Amino acid sequence: MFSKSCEYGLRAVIFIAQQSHLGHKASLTSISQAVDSPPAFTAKILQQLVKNNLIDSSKGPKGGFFMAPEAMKNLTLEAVVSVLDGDSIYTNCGLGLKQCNDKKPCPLHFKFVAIKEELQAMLQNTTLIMLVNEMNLDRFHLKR
Amino acid sequence: MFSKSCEYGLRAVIFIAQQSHLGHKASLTSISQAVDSPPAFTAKILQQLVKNNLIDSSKGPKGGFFMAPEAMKNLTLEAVVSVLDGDSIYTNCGLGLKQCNDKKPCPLHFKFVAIKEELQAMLQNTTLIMLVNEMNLDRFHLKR
DNA sequence: TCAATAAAGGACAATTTTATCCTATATTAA
DNA sequence: TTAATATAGGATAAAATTGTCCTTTATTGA
Repeated sequence: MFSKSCEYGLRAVIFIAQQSHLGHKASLTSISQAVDSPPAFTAKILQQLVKNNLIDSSKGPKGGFFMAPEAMKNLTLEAVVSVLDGDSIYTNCGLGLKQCNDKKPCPLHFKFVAIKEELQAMLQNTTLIMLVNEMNLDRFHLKR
Repeated sequence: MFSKSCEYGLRAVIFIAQQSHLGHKASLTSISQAVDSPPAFTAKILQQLVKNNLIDSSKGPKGGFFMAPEAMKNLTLEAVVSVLDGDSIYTNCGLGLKQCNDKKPCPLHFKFVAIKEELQAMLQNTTLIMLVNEMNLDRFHLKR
């Protein structure tokens, strides 16, 4: 469904949000341990998110990745997916055709559209702060 | 969403069903032209489908791939996806965790379950004969 | 029976995705 | 100001997926 990069990115962002909510910055090391992802690879992914202003970072001792409280309210999963995987999940044809749309559809086009719209809506309607609040119920995990 | 193999396989199967409905066998050449897929690669995919008895084939001149009318009524897209991609689309965690289930869920588990079940239901409820009949309205295409 | 046609399948090649390594640069605290 | 810590980013490497090539085997029709 998502690329590995996107999976790691989503897990990392959720962890960073958790930590930011507690007033902590998250170092690369702590992130890749918490979400069980390869550190160097995770670094690249986080760099992309920083460059696109989805999250913040600071260098040096006591540095790390973090999010401002406001950012957490506004940042959706959809934004993360969009940066890391583009919008191909929503727009690409389920059968892999390059030209597939309402005018010139593949046989499954309309069936897929419904499902993809639901996925997109779910990602758009889920903000990081929502997840952080739900996670306080802590039945949830991000690792393995 | 699906692997390339699965995309080609689905397109090929739909074309074979169309042709079988018209009483024709579909040669590898005709299939890969009709659905715009690499012939040798498509051959491998079709071999898998034959081996799993989703479609039939015959060798020699006038040979090719085909489906019995009954098979067409029973064969679902889900069966094709299952052979080519396994059930990972339905069962895998959206965040890539190996252990993610109702008991020990990732933060997005329940949101994803709903969407994946819908996808699975759609594939299970769509038989090849249904597609062939709809395709007679011929606004639909399988190529490019 | 022979030639042509077509699928079966093993070996291998290219491409894309995933992942690592290493150096540079910035920042903090002592 | 220096040592330690941490992100940034280029160059490579490994693994998985996608795709090709070539030989074998089966079947049909003349």
